[in-house]
This record gives sequence, C-alpha cells and structure tokens, in this order.
Amino acid sequence: VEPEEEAGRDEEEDAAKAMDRAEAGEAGCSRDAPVPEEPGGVPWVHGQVVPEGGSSSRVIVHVDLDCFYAQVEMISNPELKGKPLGVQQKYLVVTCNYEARKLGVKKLMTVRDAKEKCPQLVLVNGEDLTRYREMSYKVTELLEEFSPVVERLGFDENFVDLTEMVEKRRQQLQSGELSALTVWGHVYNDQYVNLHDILHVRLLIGSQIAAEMREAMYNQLGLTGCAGVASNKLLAKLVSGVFKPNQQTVLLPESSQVLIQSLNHVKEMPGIGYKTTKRLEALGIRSVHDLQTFSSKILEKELGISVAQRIQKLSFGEDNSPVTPSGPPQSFSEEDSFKKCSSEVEAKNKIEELLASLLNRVCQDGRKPHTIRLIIRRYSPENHCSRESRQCPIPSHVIQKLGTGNYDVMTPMVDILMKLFRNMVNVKMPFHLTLLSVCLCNLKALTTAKKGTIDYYLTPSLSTTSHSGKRSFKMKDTHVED
DNA sequence: TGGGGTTAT
DNA sequence: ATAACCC
Repeated sequence: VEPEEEAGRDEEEDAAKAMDRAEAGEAGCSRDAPVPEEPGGVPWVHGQVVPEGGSSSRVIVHVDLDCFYAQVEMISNPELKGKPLGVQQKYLVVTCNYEARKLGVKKLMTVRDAKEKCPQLVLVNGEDLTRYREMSYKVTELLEEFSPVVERLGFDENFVDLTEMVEKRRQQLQSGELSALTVWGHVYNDQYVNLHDILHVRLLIGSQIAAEMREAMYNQLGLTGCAGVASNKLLAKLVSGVFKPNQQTVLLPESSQVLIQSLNHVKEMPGIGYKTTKRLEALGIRSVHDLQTFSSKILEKELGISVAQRIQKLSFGEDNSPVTPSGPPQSFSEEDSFKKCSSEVEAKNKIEELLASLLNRVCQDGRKPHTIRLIIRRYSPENHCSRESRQCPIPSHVIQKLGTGNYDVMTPMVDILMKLFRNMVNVKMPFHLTLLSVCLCNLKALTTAKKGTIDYYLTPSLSTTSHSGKRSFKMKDTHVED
C-alpha cells in the first residue's frame, strides 16, 4: 500500500480532530459490560442488531475510488498525469483530479467557471461512460475475490461485508500474533486500541483486509482510493472520507458518536436526500442532534413511519441495512441531454443513437431485456429534474433476435420507442424536450427452463399463469400494438 | 447541472 | 409510472 503520508491532505478538513474528545466515551474501554437493550428486547451494539448472545457485530468496509473518471482518463492517456485535469459532460466539469482541485476547481462546476479559476485546466470529454463502467466492474470483481458480498454504489464506491473473513482470520491467529496485531491506516479520532476488546480486534483485521484490497486495486488496476472500516454501512461510508485521497480509516465503536456529530447538517447524512432535507428544515431540524432529539411520533406523522424510523436511526449512527450483493446490473440505459429537441424526426434520430449503443451493451451482457422504457424531460424554466416515462414489454420475437447479429432488431424497437414517444408527447402540438433516455430492463437469463423445475414455474412465459389469461403480474405497461 | 444507477410506493 | 435515494 502506498504510504499514507505521501498522499497529502489537500483541502479536506480534519473535522474529527477538532471534535470534543470527551464525547468519544472511554477510549479502550472493555466491552465485557452487558449490551444495552432496546425497549423491544433486541440488543444493539452501536447500530448493529445482535441476534443472539451479542457475538455478531459486523465488519464492513466502504471502498471509494479517488476522482474515478479522472483516474481512468489518466490511465488511458498518461500524458495527462501531473496536469490539472477535468472531465467534462456538456458544459459541466463533473469531476477533476487533485492537481485541478488544488487550483480551485470543484466537482460540478461549469466549464466557464472552471476555466476562469484555472486557465491551464485540461478538459477531456466524459459523456461516454463505457470505459468508466468497464473499470468500475473490474474493481467490483476484484473486491468480490476477497468476499462475494459486494454492493456497488454508483461507479466508484463499493461496500464489502468482511464479517466472515475477519472471523476466520481471527480464529487462525496464533498466540502471540494477537499482541502483534496493528492497525492499517488511520484510527478515527486517534482512539486507543484495546487488543483485549474483541470488537477492536475484528475491526483491526478489517483494516488489514482493507489495506490488502487497496493494494490489489493499485497493483492490478492502477487505481487509488480510500477505505473506511466500521460496524455498519453508514459508519463505514462516513469514516472512509475522513482522510483523502488514497488513505484509509477505521472507526472503533466508542468514537461513532463523534463521527456522526462531526456532520454539520442532516443533509450530509447518506440516506437523507434533497426532499427529506427540505421537509426536515421545515420542522426546524438542521443538525444531527436536532434529528436525534426530535419527537419520533411527530416525525412519523410528517415523513411516514418508514422514512422517519430509518433516518432517526441513522442520526444515531445506527444502520442495520445489509450489504446486498449487486450482481449484474438490473438495467441498461443511455441518455442524452440537450438545449432543445422540438421535432419528431430529431427525437427519432437521437433515440436511434441511444438504442444502438444499448443493443451493443445488452448483447455483450448475454441476458435479454424483456421491458423497454423511454424517458423524456420537458423544458420548463423552474421545475427542473422532473421526468416522464412510458414502458412496455418487448415482443418475444424481438427478444429472441437480440443475441443474433443477423436480424434487424433496431427497426422494430425504434418503432416501439416512437409509439411510446407519441404516447407521451403530442406531436401535433409544439414541444420542447431537453433530455431523451432509453432504458432496457427486466433482464432475464436465457435459462433453458425445463418443465417441472423451479425455473419453469418462475418464468412467466412458460408457467400456467400466462396461459390462463388471468395473470397475477401487475401489468402497468403501456399497450403498444405491434 | 450529467449520465448514469437502485429501491419503494 | 413516479418519486425518492445514491454516485
């Protein structure tokens, strides 16, 4: 692993060190004390539900690549290394390397602002995500070699549940090796490590595995990134960003309150997005402490019981959501945004482009999409962001032709898409679109479902439910005559 | 704001 | 089909 000190700290504030250490609880305290119980009788250890005996706290790592698109570009073209580099999509610099950040370029800055701040900025176009997507999956696959339970978050982040791997290594430890156990990377809040504390030992082993993961990413793929090790996804994600770039941090349980209190606003809590932040602000909730102490009953009335209970737990650093293996993608989509599209012919041309790329991707994947969707964004001065969509099943004879390069699959699919288009857009009236997107989803493996097998009865096209005419599946798809 | 993704309702 | 969340 690259020396931590080499990376440089840049503009990232070390909020943690500025925090009041007193709130950390007793560093190095023993965990022999009884686990506190919730009213329901379920024991909790810092956000982790413990089924029986209190022996199953998880070890989770969050791996976060440094300025991922810029790294991929610098690997593609090494001459870019050392120069301030921005990745451009339309008129935005969506990400940039650390050279550029030092010169004042920020993520999602407009090209104009970025060039103004940094005239030497080198820009590369990043609208085609192909190489980023490919590298992204290489990272996930590398991590899956350590443990198969890997959850992707975007193209540049992964969670891995290390619990089992850590426990195996811990049991393999010979006497004497335990006392030689050391942490890899930073310990959040400079907390003391207690090797008599089994939770500390597990997390240290987690930090060792995290270091091995980053080492493998660098040696095999040439990529650097950060890692955070903690007892749940929320805390792992928050702690991974404490030392950037190319560094790692482990959070010991006694410092979890310091970590979440280091957030300046509830909007910084992963899981609390734009809308929820606005609704929380309307209730006078701004800080994590505000959310912790707000009436649960009122919060449930305002946000619904599901969101309320989930985010209030998050505010205490509690997150029992599992690391869900992502596996292959659930959908493939391609989109293009533009200033104006106001004719059907124009739309058709753009749709054809999007579809052509998608068919290549879906062909490489091997699975077959059974649903197609068209998404548009209409121009409106204020209300941005809102999109409309129409979807329908892909006719089975089209699906069958998908893998075979022989037949023209474009024509029938473009026909379907244009029907969906006219279903959304009254082409006899003037219109102004700013985005078109095509999505292929409902992917199914081409399993040879044999009669009498589970697959047979789970395959709608084969099982009796589809013959009976009374389908038990919700059919919200737009009907399109073929 | 871009070009993607996911799950819940 | 939309709305929320994530990057």
